Amino acid sequence: MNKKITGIRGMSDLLPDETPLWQFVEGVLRRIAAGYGYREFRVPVVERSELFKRSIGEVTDIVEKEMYTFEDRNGESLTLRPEGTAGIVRAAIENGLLHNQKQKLWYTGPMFRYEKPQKGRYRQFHQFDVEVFGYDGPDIDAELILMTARMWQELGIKDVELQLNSLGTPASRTAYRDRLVEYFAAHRDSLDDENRDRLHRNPLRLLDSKLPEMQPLIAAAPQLTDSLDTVSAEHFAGLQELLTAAGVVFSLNPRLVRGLDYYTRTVFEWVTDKLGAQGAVCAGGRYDGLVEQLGGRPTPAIGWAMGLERLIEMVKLAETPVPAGNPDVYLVAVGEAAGRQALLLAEDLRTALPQYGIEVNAGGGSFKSQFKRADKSGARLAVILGADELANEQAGLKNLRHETEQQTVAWQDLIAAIDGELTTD
RNA sequence: GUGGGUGUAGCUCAGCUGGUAGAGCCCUGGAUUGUGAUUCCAGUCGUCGCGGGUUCGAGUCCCGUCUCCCACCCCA
Repeated sequence: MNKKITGIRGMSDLLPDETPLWQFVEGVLRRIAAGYGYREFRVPVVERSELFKRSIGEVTDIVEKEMYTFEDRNGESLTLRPEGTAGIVRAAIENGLLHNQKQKLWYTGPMFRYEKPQKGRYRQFHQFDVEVFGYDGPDIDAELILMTARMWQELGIKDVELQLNSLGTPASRTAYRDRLVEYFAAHRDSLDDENRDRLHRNPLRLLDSKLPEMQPLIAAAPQLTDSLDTVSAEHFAGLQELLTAAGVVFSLNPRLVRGLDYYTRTVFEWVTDKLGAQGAVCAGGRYDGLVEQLGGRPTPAIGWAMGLERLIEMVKLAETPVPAGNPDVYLVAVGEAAGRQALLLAEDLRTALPQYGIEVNAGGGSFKSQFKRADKSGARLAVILGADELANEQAGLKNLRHETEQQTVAWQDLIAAIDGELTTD
């Protein structure tokens, strides 16, 4: 035997036993997004490296040490997308979707970050994202959050909590940044090397530090909310009012700053304590300056992203019932002639009853072994074809989930009999 | 990148102080000459993560390396 080739670290295979759960979750998200009037957008997983540097920010961890960046055969620097927003903004500008238009969009797919794998954190992971362009008021901020709340409800997820903050405009954010640098610089001695480094590179991130000895310092730091400009403050108040009216419970977290540079004004996170150290299940916010920064006209924008792996874990914990994806009918056919006939019969059944899944036994086997497979397939009904049935142009019909007596049905009556049995079931 | 744990059959795991591997599940066949999910019987499945070292002898001890898990960091 040759040496095994293994998969890539942090990139997992999704086995057939797990895909029904994924399909269920993705289906709920798609349906709800479409129901709110959002349309799907699909863009490539590879973009020019420059795109992410300019949008996410040069000094963020993502850009500095987590990107899968490589040169293609032309010597161009390309990067596997570490997040989705940048590519969507690029493509929306490039295709004219933002030219005197508003857009409500969603998309889903794999993202790539070179991190050390951990619970809820992988090198290839999947997101479901929503992005909105051209809406300035807090009503759309509220709608985005209401949409996520509905998603939790339909997925059966309970242990999540909404945290809100406002980062203000770029100008008020810069003003706050300066105050913060001043404050922490005065306490320089109590910072470790890493945080001292951050002080100049990305001071807002200091507020996120989990170091226990940092906590008193952070608690006493100037609050971003106090530096907020009036327009942002009004917007933020408007959002809170709408959420309260809609019955959405939230808490204000003045230290919620987000790790990507492009966020402005509203930011929010749905967090949980059920997933180990990775608490954010869904996060997002406004990025009013990004479109312009990437070469488009000034356009207000807001979006959020859900981590599907984390979402799936939450759905598992909630034990939400998931449709199994079994066939409804399993054709048992013993003998070569019966096997041939079963294949044809099954095609007729599929044409007449497209709403049902119909699996035909393949690979032969005794009645006993074929019934075992029928049971394992999860089918509710077995259609039986042996030499006797073949000779009489009949089939046996057995309900595998109830103790009812097996029927014998003529081929021309089979469609009606199966339909009857499955609908009364 | 740093730290802790881990790796034995397809899966879940046992294997005491070194003497060339075992259980349950799964799968296959049978008990029942054409009927599953229960029961009973039988059978298949392993370069013991990989490489090196110590030893007469290594799944077991030592070193290296990789995987997976968890935490730091960071984030969805």
